Amino acid sequence: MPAATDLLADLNDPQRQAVTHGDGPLLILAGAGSGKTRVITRRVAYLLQQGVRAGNILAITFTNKAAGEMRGRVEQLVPGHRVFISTFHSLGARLLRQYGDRLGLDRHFTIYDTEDRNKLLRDALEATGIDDLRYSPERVGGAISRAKNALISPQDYERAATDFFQQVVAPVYHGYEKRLRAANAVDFDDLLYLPALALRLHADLRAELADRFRYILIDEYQDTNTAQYEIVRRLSLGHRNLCVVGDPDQSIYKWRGSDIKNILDFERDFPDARVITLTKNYRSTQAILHAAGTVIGHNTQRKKKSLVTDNEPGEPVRVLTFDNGLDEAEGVVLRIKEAVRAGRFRYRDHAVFLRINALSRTLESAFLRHGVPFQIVKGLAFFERKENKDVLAYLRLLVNPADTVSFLRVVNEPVRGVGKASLEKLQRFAGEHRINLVEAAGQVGRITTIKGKAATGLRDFHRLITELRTRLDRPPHELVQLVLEKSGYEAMLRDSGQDEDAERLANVGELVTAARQFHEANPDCTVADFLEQITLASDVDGWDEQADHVSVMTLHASKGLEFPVVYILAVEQGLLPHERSLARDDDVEEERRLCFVGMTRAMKELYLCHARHREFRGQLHCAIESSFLRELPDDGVERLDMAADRTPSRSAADEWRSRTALALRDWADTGVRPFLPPRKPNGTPAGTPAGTPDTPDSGLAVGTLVQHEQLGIGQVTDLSGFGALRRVKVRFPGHGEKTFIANAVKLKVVKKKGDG
DNA sequence: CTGCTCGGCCTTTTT
DNA sequence: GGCCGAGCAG
Repeated sequence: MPAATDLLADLNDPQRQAVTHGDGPLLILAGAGSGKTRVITRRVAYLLQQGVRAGNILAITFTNKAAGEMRGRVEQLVPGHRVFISTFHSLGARLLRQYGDRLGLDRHFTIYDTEDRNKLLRDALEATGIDDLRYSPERVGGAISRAKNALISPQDYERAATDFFQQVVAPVYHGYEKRLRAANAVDFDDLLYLPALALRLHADLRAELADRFRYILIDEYQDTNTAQYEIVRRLSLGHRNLCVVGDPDQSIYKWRGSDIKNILDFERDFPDARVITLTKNYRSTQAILHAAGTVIGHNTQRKKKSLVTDNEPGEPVRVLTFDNGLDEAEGVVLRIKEAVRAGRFRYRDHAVFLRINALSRTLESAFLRHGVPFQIVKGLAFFERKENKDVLAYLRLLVNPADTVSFLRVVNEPVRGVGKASLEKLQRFAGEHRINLVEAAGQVGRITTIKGKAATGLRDFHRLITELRTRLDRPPHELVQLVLEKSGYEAMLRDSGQDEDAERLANVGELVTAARQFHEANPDCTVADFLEQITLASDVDGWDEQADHVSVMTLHASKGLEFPVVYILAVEQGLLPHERSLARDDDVEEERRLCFVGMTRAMKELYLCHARHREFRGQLHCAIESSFLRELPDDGVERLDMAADRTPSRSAADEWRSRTALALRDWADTGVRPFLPPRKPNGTPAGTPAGTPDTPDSGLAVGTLVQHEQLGIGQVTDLSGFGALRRVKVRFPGHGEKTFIANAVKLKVVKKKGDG
C-alpha cells in the first residue's frame, strides 16, 4: 500500500481535496481533460488506504473498457484489491442474477438487445391488432424505453396516457412485458428499471445492498437517467457516501433518457454536499481549449465556467473545407499519411470522429486505397453479423429454452422445412399448454395440423437442443464448436459453394476463437457469461488502442478518450447539428456539447472538416458548414479551402464533378435528379460542363480483370448507376469485395472477360 | 406449405 | 445500403 503522499504528490489542490474528502456527499465538476479519471482512481485507492474494505466500494463507469482500465490502475496502486467496478448495466445484470429470485425472475434470463426487442414488439403489435406504419417497433420501442428509463410501469403508463399515441402504446407495452417475461428475458432498460424498482419496493434488499456498498463513486454523472438516479439514491440513502463526477458541458445522452438535472440538482438533493470544481486542463493546447470554449459558450442553459491550461499555445485549430465527401475522406487520409511519413506523429496518434456511423464507409475506402491502417471502433460489428448472431442464438436457447426470439431465429437455420405457418401453430400450441417452444417442438406429435417435413424438422430440432443442453457445462468455445457441428450450420456454409458463405464460415470460425479467448481470460466463466459480455459490450470495448492504426469512431464513442490529433468530419448543418435536433433549441445545445466533447479530445492538433457537397442516402446534396464553425473565434483558428487550391485540371474529384454535370444532362428527362453543382470552383456557372466533354469507354464489364494500386488485381463483379453515380464492385483475393465510384477510382483493365 | 427473389421503405447518436 | 414483406415457383 503506497503512502498517502505518493497518492497525492502529483495532484493539484482541488484534485487533492477531492481525493481526500472524507465521508458524506461529494460533487466533482470536472471539466474536459482536468484529470477526472485520475481523481476517481486515486480516491478509490485513498479510501482503501484509509481502511475502507474493498468489498464496500462500488465504482460505476460508463463503459466496460473504462471499468477494466480503472480496475487495472487501482490494482497498480493497491495490488490485490477487490473493488466492484462496473457499468450501470453490468451492475444491473449482476444484481438481477443474484437477487432475481426475490423478484420472480429466473437466474438464466436472456438479455435482449434492440433487435430482439423489436422482434418481440412486432409480435405484440400484431397481437394488439395494430397494423400501422406510424407505430413501428422502433417508435413504440423508443416510447417504452423512455418510459422504463423514467421508471414508468405499464400500469402507470396506461393511467397517464393522455395523447393518442400513448393510448395506442399502452396495451403494446403490457403485451411486450408479458412476452418478455414469458421468454424469461429482460431488455437493456430492464437492467436499470428492475433493480431500481426492487430497491424502491424491497426495503430489506435496499438495506442489504446499501450496507454492502458503503462508498459509491459514479463517473459521467451528467449522463445518468432517472432509473440510474434512483439506484444511486437508494443505495446511498443511509451512509450518504456518494461521490459523483461529471461535466454538464459533456452531457450527450438526453435522447436515451439521461437527465442533466441529476447533476445540476445534486446540491439540492444533498444540501450538505461538498462541491469541488476542476478547471485546470492538462490535455489540450491553448488554441484547442480556446476554440472549444468559445463554441460551448454559445449554450445558454449552462453554468458558466472556463478551462485554463499551462500548456503551450500550439498550432491553430484548422477548419478544412473540401468540395465533397470523397475529397474530404481522401484529404484527411492523405494528411494523416503525410504526418506519419514526416515523423510528426504515429498512426495511433490520430482519431477521426463522425456524427453518424453511415459516414464511415467513404472513409473506409479511402483508408484502404492509401494503405493506411485504421480501425472503425464499433465493438459489436463482428457479433452483429448474421452468421454469428445465429450461432449466438443457439447458445442463448441452450441457456434459456424459453427464449422465443432465439428459437424463432434458428429453428429453421439451417433449413429444416419449418415454415411460418407451422411456427404459428406451434406457438399457439405452446401458448395454450403454457410450455416453451422447445418443449412444444418435442410434443409436435400432438399437434395434428403439423405434418411431414415440418413435423420431422421440429422433432429433430428438439432432439438437437435437448442433446446440446446436456453439454452446457462445457467451456464456451467447445459449445460453439458443438453447435456448429451438430446443428448442421457449419456443413451448410461449407457445402453451399457461395463465396459469401465461405466468408461466413471463416467468421463463425473466428467466433470459436473469440469464445476460446474469453475462456482463457476468464476460466471460471460459463457460456452464459460469454453471452452477457457480448450483449453488454459497448463500441469502445472492442477498441484496440495498442495497435498502430488510426481510430475512427462516432463522437458519442469518443467520450472519455484523448488523442494527439483529432479530425472531426462533416461538421455541416444537418449532420452536426443533426437535422433531427434543429427543431428544438435544447436539442441543438446537446449537439453543441457533442461538438465540444469531440473538440476537447484533441491534445495537440484539431481539424474540423466539412464539404460543400455530400452524397447521402444515395443522393447528392449541397452542404453548408455547421453553425458551430461560425461560432469559432478568429484568433487561433485557421481556415483552409482545400477545394480552391487544387489544380483545376485533373484531380479525381474534379473529374467526378464534371461528369456529374454530364450525367445530369444525359439523364435530365429520366426523372433521376443527380446533384447539380451550384458553381464550379473556377466560377463557371452551374450546369455548364467545363471538364472533358466526353468520357471514353472505361472498358469495364462484369468479369473484367482490373488492377488497383493498393489492392492489386481483382475481378469486376457488378456495375450499377450512371454517370457520376456509376459504381463498380470488384472482388480482390484476400480483401473481399469493394465498391468504388467508377469515375473516382483508378482501375487499369488487365484482361477483358473472354479474352484468350 | 416452404423458400427464394425482388422491390419498396427507412436510415442519429447506444447499453 | 439493409431489412421486411409480397409474390411466385417448386
